[in-house]
Amino acid sequence: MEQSKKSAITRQKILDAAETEFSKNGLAATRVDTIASEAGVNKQLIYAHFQSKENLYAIILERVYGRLSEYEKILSESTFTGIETIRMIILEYFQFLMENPNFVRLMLWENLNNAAYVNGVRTNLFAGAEKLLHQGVEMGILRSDLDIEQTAMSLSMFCFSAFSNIHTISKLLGKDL
Amino acid sequence: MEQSKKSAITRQKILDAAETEFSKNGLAATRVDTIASEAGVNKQLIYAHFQSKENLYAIILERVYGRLSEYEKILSESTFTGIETIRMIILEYFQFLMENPNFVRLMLWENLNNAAYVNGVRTNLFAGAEKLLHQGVEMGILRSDLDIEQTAMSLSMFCFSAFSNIHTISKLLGKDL
DNA sequence: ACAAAAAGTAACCAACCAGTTGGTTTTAAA
DNA sequence: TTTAAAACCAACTGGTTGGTTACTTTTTGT
Repeated sequence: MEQSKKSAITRQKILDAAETEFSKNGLAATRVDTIASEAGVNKQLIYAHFQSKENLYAIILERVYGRLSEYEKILSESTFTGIETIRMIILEYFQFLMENPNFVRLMLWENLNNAAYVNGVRTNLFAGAEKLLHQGVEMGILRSDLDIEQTAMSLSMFCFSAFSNIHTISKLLGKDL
Repeated sequence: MEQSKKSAITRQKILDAAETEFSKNGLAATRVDTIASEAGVNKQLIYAHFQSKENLYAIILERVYGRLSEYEKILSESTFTGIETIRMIILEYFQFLMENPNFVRLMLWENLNNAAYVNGVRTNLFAGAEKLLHQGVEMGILRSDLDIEQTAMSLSMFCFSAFSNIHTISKLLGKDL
């Protein structure tokens, strides 16, 4: 195999292993040696490709947050046609969160670290949701005194929270969710 | 001052510093030396009093989770008198979470660590909420087909989520919440 | 006053870990 | 086939960290 292709594969293996490890343990508790051995790659290659652990972490964050863009596209391309539109965007968001557990965990880690590395990552997630709600109000289907920003945030928080605290809640309840 | 009292004060200083540090950084990233210097106490005293970092962490968890008991008491001593009862228990829970940021953060850390140390900590938080919802249904004020367990969980999750992801959400929105 | 016990401390240790070094092997072009 | 560049690797380094040890000081019962 040619070098550049091999190198790209190595890079990919490192990224995959790093995503798993950072999601599992967070930045502080993740070991570079573990990423290396999980990726089946020498540790030095991690530094050759990504300079530092923190830089690798930042790249992983961008990569995982970037997966939102597909969902954002759905939002921005939708038009409000009735209450079923709200149901649809919630369902889509639920599905996104279910299919991307690493996104949920990395967001939680980031939150506990005061979102230190989220800088630079931007989304038009809320913009899309707010646009749809706006249309709903103008069509007279949603209440005119609706606080759109509040509602968009509540919706997103509610979906997210369904995935974010399953462990503690299930332990506290003594039930398996 | 007598020994036992001095010792008790030292113990307290360690516990206070440990709670701050563990809430701030989680178990893995918290340094025993930092706890010691924050408490103004020699590191060895931490080991004399608490044997190990992990044991100290478990004790802090119990201590902080234990603060829920006052809120649980409010729930268990309440009787459903109408929709304002629901409003009251939500308000009380909000207030509890607002006054106990360490509780929120420790719960989040625990969740990300698969709630490894919550074992043994039990609450009758949900039992209390479910009791009240039950009364509401029997009084005919709440819908009879209400899924009580679901509702109790949704309520608690919603309150909790308002406090749990402020950092990431505010960064993603570009707004200060 | 005095001995035993408990409180407190500084210096140390072994394990760990992010990052480096100095080198060998593989690839691609001339 | 030679050569330069890139891929790859084992071993090391320097700083950190959880935990220990050997010692001094303070308190308490007699």
